[in-house]
Amino acid sequence: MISEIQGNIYRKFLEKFVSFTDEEWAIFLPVLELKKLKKKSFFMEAGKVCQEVGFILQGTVRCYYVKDGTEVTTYFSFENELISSYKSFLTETPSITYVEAMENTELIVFSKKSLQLLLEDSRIKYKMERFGRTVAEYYLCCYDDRVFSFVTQTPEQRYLELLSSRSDILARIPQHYIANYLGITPVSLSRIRSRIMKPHISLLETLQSP
Amino acid sequence: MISEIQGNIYRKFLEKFVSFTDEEWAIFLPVLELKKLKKKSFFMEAGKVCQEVGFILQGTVRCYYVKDGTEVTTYFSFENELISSYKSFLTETPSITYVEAMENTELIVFSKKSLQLLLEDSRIKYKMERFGRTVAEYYLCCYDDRVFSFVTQTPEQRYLELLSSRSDILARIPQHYIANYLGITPVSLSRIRSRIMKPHISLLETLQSP
DNA sequence: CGGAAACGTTAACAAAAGATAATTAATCAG
DNA sequence: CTGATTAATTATCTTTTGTTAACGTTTCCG
Repeated sequence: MISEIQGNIYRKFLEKFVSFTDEEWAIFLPVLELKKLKKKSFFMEAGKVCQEVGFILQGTVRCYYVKDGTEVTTYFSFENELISSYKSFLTETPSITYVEAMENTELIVFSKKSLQLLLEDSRIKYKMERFGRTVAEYYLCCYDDRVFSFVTQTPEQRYLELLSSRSDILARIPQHYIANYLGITPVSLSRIRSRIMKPHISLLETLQSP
Repeated sequence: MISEIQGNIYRKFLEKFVSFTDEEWAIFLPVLELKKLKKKSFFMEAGKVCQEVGFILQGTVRCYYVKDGTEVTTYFSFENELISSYKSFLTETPSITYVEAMENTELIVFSKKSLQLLLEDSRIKYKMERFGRTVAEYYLCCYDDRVFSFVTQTPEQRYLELLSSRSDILARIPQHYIANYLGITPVSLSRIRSRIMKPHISLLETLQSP
């Protein structure tokens, strides 16, 4: 059960994708649940089939994959963003990624079961299809950008672009996770950063030299 | 106007995503058009807004981006696959990629305008939403895999995986396009290939040596 | 508060990738 | 068929990245 305030935040967010009428919202709202995750607890674990899509009211979440015993972070999400192990959720196959709260996190979740019920509820099925379509299209475009950056840019260029487009991410996320996200090692990202800084320092030195 | 045979091929393909009733198909079919592309001609050019989604009846198509005057291939598609500049099509923004026929290609196209009309046609709108949703979900999963491979694998591992999962691609596509697709240079791919081959050769040498 | 763990930086070396160019192989068009 | 493009390989050199390890810093937790 979620509060009216929480529901309204979610409803406003969903406007980006689809508008629910009051009647539709009255059907949709009751299937939503509030979920609280303590820092470092899981929204989703590898090997399980993801049954939910979450909407982050508060907190930060990261997706990662365990490769040879070490974690490789693939994504992060913040307040007012959806989170899921999409492929697992959509295809009902075991997830290969973990989804973990990086801080105490509050989510509105809506389950696969609820989605399936609503997709068969004649009062709202059309709107749910549209909802699913627009959300999937949105994430498709996000993925498209990301693939494009891997194919056409160097790690340094990807970092600079992240720096200019999502400095909020850089500010809140440990650097070694960023490195994973960019497809490089933490050591390499550290070098990229010092490479980028160098020109500024030498400029300062020039100004200071006699 | 497309033939019944062509329409049935498309209809069967679309079953992967959604089943049309005969009545629905009777509405859908007339909006489809046949398009023939000569080798090296464009399905889509950078700078334009993509107005169509194509289904390849015959031929091969590649997506590429022009960076500093050179082409960088990002994707290819074959018979029985959909093709579009998805982000441009979905967001109605200018495409940054070209989509070009690699051989003489025959497509069934369906236009944004037709889609919009059918999305407002009460007889079929529900099915069209579902169609859009399932197609977007499908491609979302494809992109998810591709991003995952960039984050967690080396170029060599990506090549080996492509080799085992899509050898049809490797057989039909010039190698320097494959290199682009993997996010590396053609020279680098050539080295990866020789690296992979080496062990076999030295095995042969071992067998031949006295 | 203090020890342990986690982070970011730096260094040293090995491995791989990019850039360029030369050579060979394959393909295409006349 | 053949000359001309285009593609793929190989070589050389430079740059970047990966790997491992050391070091100082910060953060966390008992």
